[in-house]
Amino acid sequence: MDDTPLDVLKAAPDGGTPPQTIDAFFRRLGETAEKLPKRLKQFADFIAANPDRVAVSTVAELAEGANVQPSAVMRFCQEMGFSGFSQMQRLFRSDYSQKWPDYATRLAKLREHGTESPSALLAEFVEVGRASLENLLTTVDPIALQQAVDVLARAETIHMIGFRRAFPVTSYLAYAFEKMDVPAVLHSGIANINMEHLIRPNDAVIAVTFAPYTPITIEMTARARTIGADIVAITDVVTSPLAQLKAIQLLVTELDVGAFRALSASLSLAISLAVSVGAQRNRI
Amino acid sequence: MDDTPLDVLKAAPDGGTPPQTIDAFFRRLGETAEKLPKRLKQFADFIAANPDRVAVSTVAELAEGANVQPSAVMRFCQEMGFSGFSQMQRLFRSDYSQKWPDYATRLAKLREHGTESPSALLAEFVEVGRASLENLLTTVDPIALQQAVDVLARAETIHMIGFRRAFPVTSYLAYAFEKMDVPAVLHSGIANINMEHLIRPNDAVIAVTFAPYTPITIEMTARARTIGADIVAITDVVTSPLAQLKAIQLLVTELDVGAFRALSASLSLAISLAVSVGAQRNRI
DNA sequence: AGATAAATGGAATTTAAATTCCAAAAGTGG
DNA sequence: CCACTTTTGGAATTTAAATTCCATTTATCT
Repeated sequence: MDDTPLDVLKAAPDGGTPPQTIDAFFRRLGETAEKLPKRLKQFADFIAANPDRVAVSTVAELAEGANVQPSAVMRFCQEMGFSGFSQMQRLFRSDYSQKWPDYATRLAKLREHGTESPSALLAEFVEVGRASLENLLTTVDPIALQQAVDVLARAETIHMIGFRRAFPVTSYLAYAFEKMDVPAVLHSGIANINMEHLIRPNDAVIAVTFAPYTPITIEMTARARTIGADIVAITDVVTSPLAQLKAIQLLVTELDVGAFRALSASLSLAISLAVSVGAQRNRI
Repeated sequence: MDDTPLDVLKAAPDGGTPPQTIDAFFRRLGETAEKLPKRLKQFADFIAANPDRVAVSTVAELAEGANVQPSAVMRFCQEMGFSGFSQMQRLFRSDYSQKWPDYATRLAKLREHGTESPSALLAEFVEVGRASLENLLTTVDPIALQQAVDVLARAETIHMIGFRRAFPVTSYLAYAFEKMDVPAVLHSGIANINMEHLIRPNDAVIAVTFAPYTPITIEMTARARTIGADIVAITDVVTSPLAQLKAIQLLVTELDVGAFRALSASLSLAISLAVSVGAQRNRI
C-alpha cells in the first residue's frame, strides 16, 4: 500500500476536538470502546468503572490499576482526542469544581457592570442559593447534626446567640421553638441587657456567627461554655473562633453575592435542627 | 545560642504525626489556626473554605487562590504535621471519591437514614428550598419588583413591618439597609411601643406576612397607607389582606415541610430588593 | 507461511511541579 | 532604638510525573 492522500483518514484517529464535558467524554467512550485494541479497551473499561479516580491519580497509578503500561494510558488519551493525559485530567478536575469557583468570576463581573436590573440580581441570589443548599448536604456532618439534636433535646433551656447577619437565623429558631413549646431564650441584646446569667449548666446554647465573626457572640458563647452549658455552633468554617470552644459544629458554606448572602442554607439548617429537636423532645 | 539538646523542642513544630483522616485534619486546623502567623492563617482560612480544591490542585494554584506564596503553602503543610504538600494532598485524594456522587445521589442516601433522622429532615428542607427558589423566579413579577425598588429608593425612610414567621425577613432587611446606610426602621414591636407615628407621607413600608396573616402587620400597614406612605408587600398570594391596600405586591410561594418552611425564597427576594434599593440610592 | 501493519512494553527524555534555601522585611523584647 | 527572632517572598534546586521513542511482539492479509 502506498501513501496516497487517503492516509489522512488514518492520520486523524479522532478529530482533534477533545470532549468538552465529562458527559461528552463518556459518550465518545461508548462509541469508541469496541473498536479499541486489547490494552486500550482494558484501560477504557477501567476508566468506565472508576471515573472518580481520574482527577486524583497519576498516569502510573491508573496504569497499575488497569494493569497496563503508562504508554498505553497515553495512547488511550490521544485516541480520545486529547493531546495527552494532562489535558484529559484537566477536564475531570474542572468538572468537579466547576459548580463552585466559577461563581466567583461571574459575580465579580456582575459587580463591575454595576448593579443590573433587580430581577437579574434576584436571579443571581436564587442561583447562588440553590448552589448553597446543594452544598449544605456535604458540609453538614450527619453525625454532628444528630449529636446536636440530642444535646438540644436534653437541655433544660435552649439559648440562641447570634447578631447582625446571623440574627435572622436565631430569630427564626426562636419562632420555631416557641411554636413547639420548647423552652428557649433569644439573646437579642435589646437595651443592652445582658441575659447571660440565665444560662445554667444544664442548658444548651446555639451560637450562630459567620466571618467576620461578631465578637460579642464569641464572648457570650465562651462564657456559657465556662458555666458548663453545651454549645452547638452554626458557623462557616472550622477555623471559626467557635471551634475553640469544644462546640458541636454544623458548617454552612454560604456563597456571597457582593457583600450579602441569601442565608438560604443557614436557615434551612436551622429549621431542620429546630424541628428535629422539637420532635425528639415530644417523643420522650 | 548553641545547639544543645533543648533544640529538639523547636525541631518538631508539630509532632511528626500527620493527621490520618480529613476529620482529624480539620480538627487540628481548628486548634492550630489561631496560633498561625498571618499568611499561614490566610491560607488556613482558604483551605477551610475550599476543602474540595486540595485534592485536584497544585501548590501554585492553591497559593494563587489564597493570595500567598507557594512557599507559604509548603510551610503550612509542615506546620500541620505533614512532610510536605504531596503528603497532605494524598490524604485529601484518598477521601475524594466519597464526594463524587452527585447531589441527587447524596439526597437519596440521606433520606434512607429513616424519615425520622435529622439529616433526612435536612434533605427535605434542602429539596423544598430549592424548589421554592426555582418557583420564585416565576411568581415575582419583574415589573413589580422594579416598581418596588423605585418606590423604596425614593422614600425618605423605609419602614419594615413583619412579625413571627416574617420577622427573620424584616430583621435581615434591617441589617442590609443599615450596612448600606439606607435610613430604615425595623418595627419590632418591642415593649409594645408603637412606632407608627414615625411613618410619614414620604416614607415607604415593606410589609411582610404570610398566611395565617398576623393581624397587627395588616393593621399597622393599613394605617401607614392612610397616612400616605407607599407600601411594598412581600406575601404569599394575591388574596392576601395586603392586596386591599394598593400595595406593590411581590409574591413568594414557599413550600412547607410539615408546619414549617425554610424561608429561602423569601429571604432571597428580600435581600435582592434591599441590595437593588441600596444601589439605586447611591446612584442618585 | 511469509510479509506487513498494528500494538505493546519498557526505557529515555522532557516538562512541570514540589521542595528547599536564602536574603529581605516585619515583629518583639530588652 | 537596637539586637535578635520570626515571618515572608521569590528564586534555585530537586524530585516526580508526563510524554515520547523505539525495539519487540502480536495480529492480519495474501
